Amino acid sequence: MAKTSTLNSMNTSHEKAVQAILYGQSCAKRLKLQLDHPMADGRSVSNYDLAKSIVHCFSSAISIFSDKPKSEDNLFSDLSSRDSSSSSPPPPPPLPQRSHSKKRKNNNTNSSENWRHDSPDPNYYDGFLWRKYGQKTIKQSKHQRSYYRCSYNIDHACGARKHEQKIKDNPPVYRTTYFGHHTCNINHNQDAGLTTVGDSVNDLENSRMIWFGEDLDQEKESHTSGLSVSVKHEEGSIKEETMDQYRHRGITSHDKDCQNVIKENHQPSPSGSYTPPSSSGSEIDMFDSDLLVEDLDLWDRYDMYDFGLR
DNA sequence: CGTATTTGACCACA
DNA sequence: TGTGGTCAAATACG
Repeated sequence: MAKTSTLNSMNTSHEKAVQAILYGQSCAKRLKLQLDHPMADGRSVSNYDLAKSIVHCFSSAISIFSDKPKSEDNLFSDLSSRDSSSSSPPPPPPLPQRSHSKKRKNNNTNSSENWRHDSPDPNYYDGFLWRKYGQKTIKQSKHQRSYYRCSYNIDHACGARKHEQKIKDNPPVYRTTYFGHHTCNINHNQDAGLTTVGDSVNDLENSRMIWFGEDLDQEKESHTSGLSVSVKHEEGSIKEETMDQYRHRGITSHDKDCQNVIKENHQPSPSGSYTPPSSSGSEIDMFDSDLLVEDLDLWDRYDMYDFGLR
């Protein structure tokens, strides 16, 4: 429906993929330059953000090149209420979980189901700490659904919740559906620079990072059947890698104080100043640094590949 | 021993 | 009335 009209207003998929790759290349070159000259001034973007952007650009390109239209695997199911709406009011805060009764919330309404994320990794780290409060066998699915709420549910009266359910066996795909929003204002992503989904309140920018510039209407047409598992798998491995970095730094997702540790270990910059260990610069070396995009306007130009780095 | 997870029961909604 | 969401006691874990 809106697919064609949206596509008309955008470049073709091929062009978008090319743009993604080119932009990733630019980021890689920029990263190389920054690594070559770590003491140079004028670094508006951290190395890690650059690396993150590179990964997503290529993931985006792969996704575009994949045979299926991008499904909601790494996107949100209810984008219309969130899309580009700095003007639209944030969703109303969820009701406190601790009502006197076991009242069921209206989770089935589109307005309360904020977004979903599919991942091949059941331990997918989205930057927030969650506490499991239930597990249920779902009639429609052979897999059980796990219920989580924000670990700061009590401390900060945070009403964010999520459901996690395995929706596909081979390859495994785990769908996480998020409800409500974080009022705890604790998003480890900001410090970790993780390429994950974020708070539904003030992480609209974060959420953009996995839109990949695809038209959103297209998302609504394709559903769970069209998972770009290969792409997601790559992302999952990357996230695991990122988590390993945390673990190496003595931070685990189960550490309730980890956000404090992170904040202490990192600069307060939202984009994060943490530079991951450069495992190998070999790939970067293939780029010619004289092609490096110095003009930051290009970042704006490729804003659709902005994954929440700014 | 404190905290997180599990699990059966309870409850509301369709 | 069936299903799914939540509670809270029991259990597991570090």
